Amino acid sequence: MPRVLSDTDVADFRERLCEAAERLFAERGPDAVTMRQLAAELGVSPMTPYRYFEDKDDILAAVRTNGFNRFAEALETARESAAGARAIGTAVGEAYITFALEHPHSYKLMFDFNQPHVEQYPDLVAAGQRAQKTMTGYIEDAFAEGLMSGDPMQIGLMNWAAIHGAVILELSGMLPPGGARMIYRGLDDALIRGLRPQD
Amino acid sequence: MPRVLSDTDVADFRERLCEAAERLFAERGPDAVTMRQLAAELGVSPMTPYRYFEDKDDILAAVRTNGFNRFAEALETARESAAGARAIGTAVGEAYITFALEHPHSYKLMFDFNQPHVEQYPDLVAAGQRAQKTMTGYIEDAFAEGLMSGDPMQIGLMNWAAIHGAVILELSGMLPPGGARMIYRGLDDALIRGLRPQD
DNA sequence: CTGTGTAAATTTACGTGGTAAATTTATTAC
DNA sequence: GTAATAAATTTACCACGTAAATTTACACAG
Repeated sequence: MPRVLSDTDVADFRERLCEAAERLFAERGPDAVTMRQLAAELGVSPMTPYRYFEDKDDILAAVRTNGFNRFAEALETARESAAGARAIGTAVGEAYITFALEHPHSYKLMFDFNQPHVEQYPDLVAAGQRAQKTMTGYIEDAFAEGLMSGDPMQIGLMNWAAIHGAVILELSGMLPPGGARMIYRGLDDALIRGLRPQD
Repeated sequence: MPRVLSDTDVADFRERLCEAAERLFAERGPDAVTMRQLAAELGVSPMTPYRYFEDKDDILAAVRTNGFNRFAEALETARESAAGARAIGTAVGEAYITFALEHPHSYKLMFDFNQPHVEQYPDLVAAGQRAQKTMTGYIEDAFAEGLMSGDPMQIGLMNWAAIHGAVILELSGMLPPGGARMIYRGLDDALIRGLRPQD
């Protein structure tokens, strides 16, 4: 009987390969990274990764999944670190932009809307939904405190659109460095004012 | 002495190839389109396009440049068709969303922030700046009428980020059809209120 | 300890894509 | 008509993703 890979063996290899892929994808973009390079990075032969991943797309999906999960963690941490709807809103927004600008490559990969057949990677979909839920969920706190009026879902999406739009403008080079944060702060202020109940 | 291609010959070929590329890119995404297919589409041999374009990236850059220019034209037309800052704002915003939803593939290509080495295509950069200028310029009209207070440039970018974010939410399938327009109208209303001078 | 079966890993091989280099075609000035 | 030469085509090469064939090395039986 031959040696059989334990679950942790598999998990270890997958993790090491994801780390390498993340680094190389960030340096050169996913298309410019070859399976042969990835294998060489781990000191194995070119076909070995195929024991652990379906194909290259599967590796990309795993990297994006990790990105979404780390992103969601950063947002959740920010949300827990603050008290009061307004402070939470600020903290989450700042954490969002910080993550996006500190990990631009991950962020770009995660939100690359040209990535095809996302739906066939359930883990990726789940991680994306986790991030989305964290992003919109805290808005409900603001309603609980009577800070805003309207449809919470719609306002959550408005807020999300505003942050994402600001970040993407910066990442596609249409804003000076740091511009996204400035733009978002302006949007946030104006929205808070514009959405006050009494108007 | 041999036949020499006139400027219009070259321009014609480039234009026909861009048309084909745009169509095929939209159908299958740029990575899935090969140089050989593009050449076949024009009825020429695989290497002929290389007389007219540097390489495949150059073709993609040309397609994106065309997209930005048509986009800018659509916005400029909308701007000219309306009178009064508020009406212009509405017209441009609606035209923006209409363009993005009617040409989702162009829009995705144009704003695909994973596209590398943009800076080495001056025409592409110029077309992007033209779109940006149109997008932010009309905000100045609103200031001229005393509709808003603050930094026009910043507010123009805020508005752009809001529209872009809403569009992208819809294009990545996170909104029902028509959702972008709804989200943007909500954002626009709230911003107009939140940015009123007297506050 | 040794032989054996088998999962894992490697090596080999194939089809496709971008594009460089070599070759052919076609046009025009003489 | 013929020579010169830009344009177009053909041929060829290398890199890539990955399928298939082959080799390796470990767990167990005896």
